[in-house]
Amino acid sequence: MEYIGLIDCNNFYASCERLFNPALNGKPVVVLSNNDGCVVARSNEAKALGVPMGAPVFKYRELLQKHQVQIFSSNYALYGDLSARVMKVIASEAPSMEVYSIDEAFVDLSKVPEDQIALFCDHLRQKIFKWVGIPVSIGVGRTKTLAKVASAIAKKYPQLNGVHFLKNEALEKKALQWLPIEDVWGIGRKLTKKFKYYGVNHAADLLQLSNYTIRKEGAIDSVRVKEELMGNRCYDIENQPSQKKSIASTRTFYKMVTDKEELLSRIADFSVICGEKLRREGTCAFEVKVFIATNRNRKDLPQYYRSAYYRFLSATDNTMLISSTVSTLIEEIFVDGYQYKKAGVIVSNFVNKNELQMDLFTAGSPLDYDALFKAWDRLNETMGNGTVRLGRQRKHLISQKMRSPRYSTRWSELLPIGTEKQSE
DNA sequence: TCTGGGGTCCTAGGACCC
DNA sequence: TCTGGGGTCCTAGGACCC
Repeated sequence: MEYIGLIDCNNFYASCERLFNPALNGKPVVVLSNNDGCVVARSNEAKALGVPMGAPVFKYRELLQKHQVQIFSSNYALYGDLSARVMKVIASEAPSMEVYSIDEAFVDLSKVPEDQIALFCDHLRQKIFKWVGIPVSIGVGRTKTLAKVASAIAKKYPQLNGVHFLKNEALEKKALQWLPIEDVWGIGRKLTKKFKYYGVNHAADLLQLSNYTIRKEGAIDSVRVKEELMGNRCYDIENQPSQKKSIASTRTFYKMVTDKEELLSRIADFSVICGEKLRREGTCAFEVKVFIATNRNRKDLPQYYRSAYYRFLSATDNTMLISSTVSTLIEEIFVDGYQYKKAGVIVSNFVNKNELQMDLFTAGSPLDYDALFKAWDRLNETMGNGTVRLGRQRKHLISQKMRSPRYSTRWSELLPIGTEKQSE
């Protein structure tokens, strides 16, 4: 039998904050989204207080204060760096792996003898904790979906010491009878509702539903989920990262925007970010799309959403071209009088930069700009973001009042240690 | 007053072709 | 005046993930 393991960092962002600030151990910790708008990560203690994932901060302020929950703005420089370290340790033990998200990785365990899998997982878990300091859970099963099930159990029951191995049918069966249908990987809110109508309350119940019924409910993906739960592999480990199909930069604004010029300047930021991401990936885009939207949660205000896109004759990673195209599109879709809350730029339809086809009609090939953007990217990298920027961009304040220091990626923010007293 | 951001895949329906 | 049927491609929107 061949097995797949899922390594999953426990409460990843909260654990990252704790790593550099051990005083937080045992205390409830939450990490907030971009504008400090809602909760995106919670320590076990915070979960126990009943703070849900995605909770809007303003609705939970009282609860957070009452229990002295430690609140942090998100610090992606720190989380990204620690994630890379965790992945490196995993790769050192399990060369055939797939980085699935910032805090999860699948590993191929087909080369590990079955009777040593539990030992292997235990060793890996300890090594990650010792080398990086992040606690993880590991689930093992015959498929990715079963590995996910196992890791949910490993997290739930501390007496398992962070590892659960579905090594026989009896354990699989027990696991599927235990796992609520809404916690199955690939079954979200809408599908849960549909399946519950058929009396499906746990993962095991899904196996009783015919493929015909599942399809009839328009849930072709769930047929695969069911197969995977039965031990039939539908998803393999993807060893190399696949090429991205789209790159986006979108934001919810701290305050609603009514002025077109202000909106244009905000959106210029997004175009610039997309350009930088494209160049980092070594790819060029044929298509750019922009959208603007009002606040959906404000039922009392008039609503508006529109998007527009443009297809280039030849693919590009030129920030200026993307930005001016986007500005033209905004002129088409902007309507005065609405309070805009969210906007974004999305580029797609990529070709590798070294496979670019030149077209005869556009003046200047993308390669003509190479030197300019190399300098642009280098300056921003070494001297700080925004050192080089478009005239249209302004300095925008994003609310991040409670961000911890970037301990591991900025010299100036290193954690001071030592026996001498810090001078003022 | 304050409700994340960045992705993927699937489907229905329109446009278009012969 | 009559006004088919089958196919493909594309896009918007929905559902899901972390």
